[in-house]
Amino acid sequence: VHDVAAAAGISHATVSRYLNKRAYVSAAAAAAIETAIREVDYIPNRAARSLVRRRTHAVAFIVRAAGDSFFSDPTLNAMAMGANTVLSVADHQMLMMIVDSDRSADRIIEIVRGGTADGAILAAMDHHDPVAVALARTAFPIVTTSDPGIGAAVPRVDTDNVGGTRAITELLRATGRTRVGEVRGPDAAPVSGLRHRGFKAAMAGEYSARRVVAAGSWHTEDGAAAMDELLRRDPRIDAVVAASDSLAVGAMEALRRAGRLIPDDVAVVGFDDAPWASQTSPPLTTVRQDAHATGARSAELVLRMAEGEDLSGHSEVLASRVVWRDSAGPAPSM
Amino acid sequence: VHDVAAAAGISHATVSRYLNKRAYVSAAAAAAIETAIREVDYIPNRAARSLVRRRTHAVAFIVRAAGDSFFSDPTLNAMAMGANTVLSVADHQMLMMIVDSDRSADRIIEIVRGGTADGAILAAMDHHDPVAVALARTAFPIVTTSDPGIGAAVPRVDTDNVGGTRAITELLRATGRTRVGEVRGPDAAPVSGLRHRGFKAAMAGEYSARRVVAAGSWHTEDGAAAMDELLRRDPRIDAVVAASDSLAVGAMEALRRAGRLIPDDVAVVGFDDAPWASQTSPPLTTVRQDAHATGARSAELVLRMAEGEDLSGHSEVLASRVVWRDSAGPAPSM
DNA sequence: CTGAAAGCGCTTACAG
DNA sequence: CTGAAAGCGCTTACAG
Repeated sequence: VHDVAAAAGISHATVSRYLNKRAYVSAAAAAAIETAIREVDYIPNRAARSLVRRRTHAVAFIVRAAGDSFFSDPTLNAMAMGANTVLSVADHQMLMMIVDSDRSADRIIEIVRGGTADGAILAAMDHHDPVAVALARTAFPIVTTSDPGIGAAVPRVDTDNVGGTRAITELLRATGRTRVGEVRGPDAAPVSGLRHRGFKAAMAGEYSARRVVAAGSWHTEDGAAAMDELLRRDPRIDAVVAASDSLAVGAMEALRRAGRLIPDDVAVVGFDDAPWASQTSPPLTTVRQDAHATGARSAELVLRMAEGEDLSGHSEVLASRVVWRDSAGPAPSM
Repeated sequence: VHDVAAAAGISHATVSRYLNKRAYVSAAAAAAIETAIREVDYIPNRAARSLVRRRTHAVAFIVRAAGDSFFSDPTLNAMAMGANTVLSVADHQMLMMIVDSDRSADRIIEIVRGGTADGAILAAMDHHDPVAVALARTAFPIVTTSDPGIGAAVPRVDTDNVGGTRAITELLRATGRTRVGEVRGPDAAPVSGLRHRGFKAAMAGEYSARRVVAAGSWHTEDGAAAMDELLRRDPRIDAVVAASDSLAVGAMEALRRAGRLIPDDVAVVGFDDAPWASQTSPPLTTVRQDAHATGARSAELVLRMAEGEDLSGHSEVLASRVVWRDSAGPAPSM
């Protein structure tokens, strides 16, 4: 295509120079080039350009899709938007890729490492996710959200999962609840472990592994199933900390079916502060995290790494805060 | 990097041949190459490859994000998953890109046309969306969902927006409702026009423009505002056809605030059959569309176009069907 | 300010 | 079966 632009009179080197630095090109040449470009409807070939420049101005946003729960996750949604905004302003294109199988995992690793993007944000990875592991082994710029357990060197940014769960659990205990259970998140999700750690820390000496049941997935039904099991193990349970709002809703359903009143008999709290969390009945007490900021911050970091900065070992945690609503009864006096 | 692989003893041409056709390479050479690849942790450069091959094995999935309502749209969600699955099986990588500004629109057009992908699926475009217009002007393989009004030549696949709305409106009339209003979708969305057309057809001689109000967006609040206006224009309205489930929920809220009983005083129906549509109170009567199939089918078509097939003018409509629930009162006898 | 030339990392006929 | 060579479409020192 360049030949054609050159058909406007000048050598293609000059055209290229015009397209890039815009310096050292005479006004006459510039004008001729502009007309020619319009005429030919010229679009530079990115493959050729990035082949020599070693820069694509794109960054991958990689998501592991557990079934089709992908978009329905408001946290992921906000993260993606946050990252996209930062990248867009920096004139980089965010390329979202969904890994939904081993095959797609291999493909994505190859694509990303093969120079399709200058860096990658790994969102919603499993614990020890193959994609994360493969990318972490190389010098390719990546930043993860949460902690997929692929070594401390990989830069990460996350909301305060441990602190948030710890805070909400402590508040729950401060309202006088004594038999507090946990509907833990699915094992594959890194945040499950982090939130559990917060729960355990808050329970301190009162912690009992018997009152902890992991859900099979983030789906409501699995939250209900976990709650059923919790009730079986301890019918006198008086509070439950769920690892997500969706799980909390499931727990509420199970409790209602079992004839328990919320919050009178059992207090329920979640995590995420999903858009609909204030609409459940009763409205859900939960932990609000700023996922948009997590995404934005991740983007800033990859961009810096793509610029050559060494961020290995970098880790930052964004504050989260408890939002108290009726599902946990009256707020404790603080 | 190729030099290094060649450092395994053979010319890089042979290595390339091994990597591709895998034919005409002696067993000895193959073995040596394999070890070398592992040793060097070789990943072929995609830019270089696609530069000569003119094929990227990637297809773009372009979405216009209205604010951050992006992921929350279950239809879009399902479409993306449907497309991703088909592409993944065909060993193509889906690259999702969000257009959130004029600047990003220009960037995406350039990226896509610049050979980053072999084709593009345009989902959730505005009417006359600049991205759609720019891409339609060229020979670049694209397929749109719904009808962004960029000419009949662009292949499109869609669920039956017209027929679905027409059917649900006719059923509503069959239950005896006579003063039927419409909460139309936002003007920018192509589906708004299509669904309106279905509504109008079903109303036939009874159609009254007075009983049609367009919502400012797909958000619940705008559905409520439109319903308020509808009530102002005709307090005796006895049914309302909303262009989406989210709008229908807003309408229900407005009606409740106005002291109307649903469905006794006013019947409400939506469109989409969102996952939560059966959970509203009363459960929502709506139109179910197979967005997953729409996405899958779109993917099949771009793939064929990328293969060289000419699909201009191609258009297909996937069936949608009415799901009757309590928000519209007892089902009509058919 | 502007050409000619080399090179980015690959693939692919073309001879051997 | 395998090398040498040309070329994909661009950018970038290097001379003029």
